[in-house]
Amino acid sequence: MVTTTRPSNLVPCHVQDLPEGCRSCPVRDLGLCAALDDSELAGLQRSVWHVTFEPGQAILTEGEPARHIFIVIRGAAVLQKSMVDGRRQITSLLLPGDVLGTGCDGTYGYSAEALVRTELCRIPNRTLDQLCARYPHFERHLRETLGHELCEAQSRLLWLGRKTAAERLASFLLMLAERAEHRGEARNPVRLFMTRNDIADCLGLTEETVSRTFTQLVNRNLIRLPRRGEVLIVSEPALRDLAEGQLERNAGVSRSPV
Amino acid sequence: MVTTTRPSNLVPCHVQDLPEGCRSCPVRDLGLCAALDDSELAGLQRSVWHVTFEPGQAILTEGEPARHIFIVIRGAAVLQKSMVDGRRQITSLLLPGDVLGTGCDGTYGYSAEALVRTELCRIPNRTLDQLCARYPHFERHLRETLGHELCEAQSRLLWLGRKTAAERLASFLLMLAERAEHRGEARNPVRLFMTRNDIADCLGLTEETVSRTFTQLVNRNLIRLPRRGEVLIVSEPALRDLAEGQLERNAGVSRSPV
DNA sequence: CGGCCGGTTGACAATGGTCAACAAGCGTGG
DNA sequence: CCACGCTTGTTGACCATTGTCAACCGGCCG
Repeated sequence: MVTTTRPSNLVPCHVQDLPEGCRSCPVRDLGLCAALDDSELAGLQRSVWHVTFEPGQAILTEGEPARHIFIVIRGAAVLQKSMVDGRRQITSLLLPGDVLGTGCDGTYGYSAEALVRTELCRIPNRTLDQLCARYPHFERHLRETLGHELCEAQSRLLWLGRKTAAERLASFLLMLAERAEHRGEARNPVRLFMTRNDIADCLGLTEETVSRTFTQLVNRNLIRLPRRGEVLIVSEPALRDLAEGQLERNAGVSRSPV
Repeated sequence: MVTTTRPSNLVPCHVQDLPEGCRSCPVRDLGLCAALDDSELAGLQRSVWHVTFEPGQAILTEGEPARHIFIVIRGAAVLQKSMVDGRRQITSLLLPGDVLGTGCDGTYGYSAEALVRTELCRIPNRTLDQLCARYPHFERHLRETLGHELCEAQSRLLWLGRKTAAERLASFLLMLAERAEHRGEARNPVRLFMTRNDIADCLGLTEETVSRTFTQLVNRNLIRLPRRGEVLIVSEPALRDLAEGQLERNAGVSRSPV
């Protein structure tokens, strides 16, 4: 059950001023900032920085004082909780447009780590408070975002508490497909962003079980694995049936029922 | 794995006007309302109702349009997600002062059910928005509450994804103790509020495993079960060690190590 | 070419699930 | 007051899913 933690990449994070205004930001219309118009964003620009993290680097650490929130601009990261003996649970996958850093009693309630080279927008909490006070629609949007995350976390509690390995993996793949579409990307060949080990830590399994379950889904002709880090969904309805527990548990390779 | 759902109690919910002002409310200083002073509360009073639910009754249902948020005043309730085949995961235990009903895209993202006779304060979302717009400190408090819940949900993801049955139960009991203290009640004889079946649906186990794990903790002299629905923690540090995975897994009844 | 990393597969073990019997409270009704 | 039945909780025997340990494969990079 103990999982080896990726060796922390020691490249220092690269901080740079915004090259152009927020208007040209790749996630301008995706996450929180979609709630603000260009003139409202203009004020934000002054107090915001872009930061870049290399794969494996910690973006923030559980227990640290929470001074900023971050918005993912490019790349991919995870939120995670760990135990002293190294057991790890990934609680969330962060992709462009997603927010992290919402605290808990003044400190971060989880750690965050970059999966690939990741660029984020760093917003001081003070600025966030000002935005909320000044623009009620922004505050509502933020509140809805938090509500959405809470709801997602609860779905994942159902995955971990009540679903089988195959159901969890199916749910995971469908989530990736839906999120890709939401970001305006192709829905079907799903990019994984993670190693088998990371997926295991996300689904509460071991990498061996994840690997076996992948081949099981391939044998049941629900998915294909065209290249490393990519999954082709053969039948999304069937995969959804599996994810929701509608398929008999032990349905192996399709076989004529004699 | 299928768990029988409690038969829905059909007693209609009882709606009544607030007998006295919010000032005499039992959770006046506990949850969200602690962020408002008496004069600010005065405006709230007009649009707020108290509602009571009987054990087993649904307070709100996943997918319903989200029109109100609720604050628990008396009693106990749970948030839960379910699958079509009846598998159920309790995602949160709600006690006096706790908030429920924070939506997700305009609908509730989970169901909520009363465990015992439960009285709640029902606040229309419109009123909530007005409060947030008018009182930035209230809005911040709400945001912190949501952040706290998110953080709690993530801890529970770690429970379900990476902890053994005994570690989960220990974590659960410690959470109950801490929350009792936070509400100003006795920390140690912990009240469970739930049946074994509910605890199982909370911890991603079966009621048999919960029962066995209880007796295992009793045999290891970590807890005692003085009466139904109550747990006496014998050694909180030892229980915490167990919860965090610091105790060797198979430590049975204490035995001199020869 | 060789080593390393990520992934796959096999054999076996163990944690927790399933099914079943039974015990202990508790409220109801004779 | 006791008997009965219902619900909740406990325990046992057995089983299945998943974890553990180990070997091995293939691609990539130095």
